Amino acid sequence: MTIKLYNTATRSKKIFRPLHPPEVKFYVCGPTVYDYIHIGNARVFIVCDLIRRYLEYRGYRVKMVQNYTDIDDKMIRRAGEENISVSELAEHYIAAYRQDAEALKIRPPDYSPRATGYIPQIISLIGKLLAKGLAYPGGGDIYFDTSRFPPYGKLSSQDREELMAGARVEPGEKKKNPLDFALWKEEKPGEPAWESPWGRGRPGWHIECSAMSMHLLGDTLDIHAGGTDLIFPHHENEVAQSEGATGKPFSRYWIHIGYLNLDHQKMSKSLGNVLTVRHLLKRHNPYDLRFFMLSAHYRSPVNFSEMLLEQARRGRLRLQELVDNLGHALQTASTAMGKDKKSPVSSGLLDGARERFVAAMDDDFNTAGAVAVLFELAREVNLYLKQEYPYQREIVEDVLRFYREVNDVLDIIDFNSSLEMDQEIRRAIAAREEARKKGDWAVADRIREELLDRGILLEDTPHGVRWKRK
RNA sequence: GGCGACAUAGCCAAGUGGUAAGGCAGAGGACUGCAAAUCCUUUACCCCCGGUUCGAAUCCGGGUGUCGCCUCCA
Repeated sequence: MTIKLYNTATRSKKIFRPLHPPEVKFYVCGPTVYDYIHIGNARVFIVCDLIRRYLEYRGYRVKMVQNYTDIDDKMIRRAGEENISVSELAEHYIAAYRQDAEALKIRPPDYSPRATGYIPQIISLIGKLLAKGLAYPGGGDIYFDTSRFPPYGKLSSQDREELMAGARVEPGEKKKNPLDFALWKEEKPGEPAWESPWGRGRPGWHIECSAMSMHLLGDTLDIHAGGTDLIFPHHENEVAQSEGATGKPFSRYWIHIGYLNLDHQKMSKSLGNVLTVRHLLKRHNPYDLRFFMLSAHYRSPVNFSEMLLEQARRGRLRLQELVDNLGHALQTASTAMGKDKKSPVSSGLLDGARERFVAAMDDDFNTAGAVAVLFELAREVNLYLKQEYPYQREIVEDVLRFYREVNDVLDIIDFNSSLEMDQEIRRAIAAREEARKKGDWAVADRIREELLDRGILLEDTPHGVRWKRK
C-alpha cells in the first residue's frame, strides 16, 4: 500500500503511513450550522468522503470524525436575527446538512460530535493549558499565549514577527499579544453559557476541534482535513492548543481542499452569489455535481458555472450510457462457456485499467487521472458492444463489476437508472415497431416524438429497441 | 508588506527530465429509414525571457498575469 499524499505541514507529497495501520484516524472540520451549505462547502465534504472511501478501498480501516460547530459568533448572530435560540438554529441546520449530504452521496462519518456536547472536555483541555502556562486569563476570557509556543506559525509557514506586523489590534482587547486567541469567552447577556472553573462563558472557536478530535481519536490523528482557508488561523491554532497540551504531534498529515469560485469570484454573502446545494439539487443531478467536483484535482482552485456544470454533465453521460448499455446487453447476453480469446475485452484489459485507476488515486487522489482511465476503458467496451454479438454474459458482467467497484469510490454513475417498463410505454413501443416493420416512418416518428415529449428517449439498436429517461 | 498557490488546445483538465492522458464543443467519415447511442479521423509555438542538461511543459533565476491566506469565510 503506497498512497502518496500532499501534506500542508511539510509542503510536499509523501508516502502515507498512519500511526497504527491499518487504522486511520481521520478528522474533518465540519460545517458551522448557521445556514444551508453551499457548493463550496460541498466540495470539501465530497472530497473528504472520497478520501475516506479510497482509503477503505485500499484496505485501511478508517475512523472518521466530522464535527458540527454549533456555538460561535455566527451562530449567535444568526439566532438573534431569526429570533430563535442557538440550539434551535443548530437543530434545523444540522438536519438540513444531513439531507444535503445524503443527497450528494456523502456517507455519514463514524462520529459527528457537536461542540456543545464536549464542554467538559473543552474545559479540561483549557485547564491543562493554563496549568502549563500556555494560557492566561484576560478579563473573564482565557487566551492562548502564542509567545509561549515557539513552533507557532509552522503549519502555515508564517513567521511570528510577520504575523505580528500584519495583525490587527482591536481596541479594548484583553490579549497580551495580537496573535493570541480566545480559548474561552466570558458570558455576555443573552448568549448561551456554561459553568466553568473561571466563570460562566462559552468556548472559543478553535478549541472545540482539538477537544473533540483528541477525545474521539486520541492525541495524534493520522489525517486532519478542511478547506484551505482554515490553514490559518484555525488549524494553526489547533496545533498550538493540542501540541501545547499533550507535547505530542497533533496530526501526521494535513489535507486542504482548494477553493471553489463562482464565475471567478469568491462566494460571499455580500456579493450575493452564494449557491446552496439545496438550490442546485432542484435542477441538477447529484452525480453531475460529484463528477464536476472530481474532474479536477482536489487541491486546485476550481471555477463553477452553469456552463461548466453542463460540460461535466455531458462527459459523465458517456459513462452513464456505457453502464446503461451494459445493463441492456446483459438482457440478451448468452451464457456460452469460455471467453472469446480475441475479444477486445479481456480480463487483462480490466486488470490494466484497475492498475491505472489505483496508480492515479494513489498519487494524492488524482481523480482526474482516475476518471480518464474509465473513459479509455469505455471506448474499448463500446467497441466490444458494437462489434461482438451475441454478447457473452461473463464479459459483460466482468465489465459491470469493474465499474461498480470503482464507482464504490467515486460514486459518479447511477447503477439504478433503469426503470420499470411501464405498460403504456411498452404498448407504444410495440406499436412503433409494428409501424417500422411496415416502413410507416411517419407513424413511427410520431410515436417517438410523443414519447420524447414525455421524457422517454428511444434508441434503435441492432439488437432491439432501448428506452431511457431523457 | 509577509506567506502561499496557479498559468497546458475554443472550453474543462491530467502530466515533475525523454518531443503532450482524458472529457466537452467543432469539422469530416462509418453505422441508422431518419434519429439517438457508438466507433474512426482531425484540432497544442505547454504565459514570456534567460540558465542547467545530450534532452525541459516538467529543474533553477527573472518577469508578467490570476487567485488565496494574513479579518472566528469551506
